[in-house]
Amino acid sequence: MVNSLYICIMERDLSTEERIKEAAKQVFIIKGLAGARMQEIADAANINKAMLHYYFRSKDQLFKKIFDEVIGEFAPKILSILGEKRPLEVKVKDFVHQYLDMLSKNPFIPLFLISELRDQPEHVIEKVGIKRSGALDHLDQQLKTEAQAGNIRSIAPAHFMANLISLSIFPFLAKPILQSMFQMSDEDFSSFIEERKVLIPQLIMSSLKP
Amino acid sequence: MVNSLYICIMERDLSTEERIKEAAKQVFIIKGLAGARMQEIADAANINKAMLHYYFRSKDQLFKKIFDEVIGEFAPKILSILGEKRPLEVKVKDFVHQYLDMLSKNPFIPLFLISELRDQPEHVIEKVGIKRSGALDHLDQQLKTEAQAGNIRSIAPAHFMANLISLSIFPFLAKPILQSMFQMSDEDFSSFIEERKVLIPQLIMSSLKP
DNA sequence: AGTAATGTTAACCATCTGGTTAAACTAAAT
DNA sequence: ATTTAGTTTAACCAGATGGTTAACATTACT
Repeated sequence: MVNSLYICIMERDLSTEERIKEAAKQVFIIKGLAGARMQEIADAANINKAMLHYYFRSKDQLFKKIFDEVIGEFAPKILSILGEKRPLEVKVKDFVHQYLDMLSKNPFIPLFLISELRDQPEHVIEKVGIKRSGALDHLDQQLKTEAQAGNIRSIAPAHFMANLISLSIFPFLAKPILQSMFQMSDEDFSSFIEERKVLIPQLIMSSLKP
Repeated sequence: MVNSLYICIMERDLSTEERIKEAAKQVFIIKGLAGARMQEIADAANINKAMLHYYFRSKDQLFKKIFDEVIGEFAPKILSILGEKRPLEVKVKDFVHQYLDMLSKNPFIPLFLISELRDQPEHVIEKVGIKRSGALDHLDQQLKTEAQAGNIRSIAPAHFMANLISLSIFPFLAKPILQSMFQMSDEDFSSFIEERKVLIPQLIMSSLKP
């Protein structure tokens, strides 16, 4: 049976390989590697199941391709903004703003990445590890010099990053819990995220005041 | 084949039902519902696979039992501390301290809960929703009166909670990424968490300064 | 002791699932 | 038109998986 959730997006003008990748991305992101079924992906792509194996030898290889693609367009965006040579406060605001926007459009990505982190940590480490090198050097330097100049309190880059990312990503992971805890509708949650675009930079910057 | 990871914990003096639950908890927490195999749970509990179905009719029912138990001993701990009638700063410190301790001992719990949130949101909503009612009333009141008294900046309880929980939980979810990003060993990560016990309350409280 | 209820085991089953195969279709190249 | 390479399909397969059954063992009850 064709799953009506997916086919709507499966435009016919895409190449078969592209259709498979789009379908696989949707299914994997929502169900995870273990939970996804090849048949479901085939249905979503509106093709025969054998085609999956024709284009991507195995489920694992298909998943790896999707995973790499997703992480490949996700991780760099995190780091590029913070690596730029602009004032700290501007970068923080920009980061939070862009990041929350992206997450609003792709709310399942964080869980997807983190879930598979559980089973394939080496794989992710390898992927993210490469991207990191150098990208944060300027931030490290910036935090150090600003602290030495007495403009901000001294903070380890790891904590700075952990705070920023935690505050931005986690609400999306815990969305259902937050919604139930504070009786938010989906619209309420959107407003909640909008508020956080202002709130998180305030929080981060105020904590850096010397 | 018996999985050597699990059996060490399966003491013989536990009742069969308890052994199953302990084993299932371990396997489910690490592999998730879809990734866990009944045979693996049986091996970990050192019993016949049929016993699983004798004590808990199906995989889903077994999972539900485990899930409810885990969430049942996890969620209340979050809320009880913050619901107490003590000064805000004391509660925040206490919460972060106890929470990070618990997470250090059970680092897989957050991913477990959040992963299955994806497939069974209603179930969690129901579970958490009940616990919530009333538990946070005092905190709501406290945030409001303190703000009116001019002691703290005004903040919505949802944001306050989101900040606190995000900062505490997320680093455990992203542990492998953080470790790779900042080249932390496991010991480094433990120190990192220890530092956060001080850092998070500072961060939260400094952001509340009027 | 005898019997009923409960606990345990091994063998079995239906279905699902990832993956394969060989034949058929298509379209470009000769 | 024939060949050739790439693409698509339907049927099939072996192993895994959740779940069942019926016989056997143990404990509790009378």
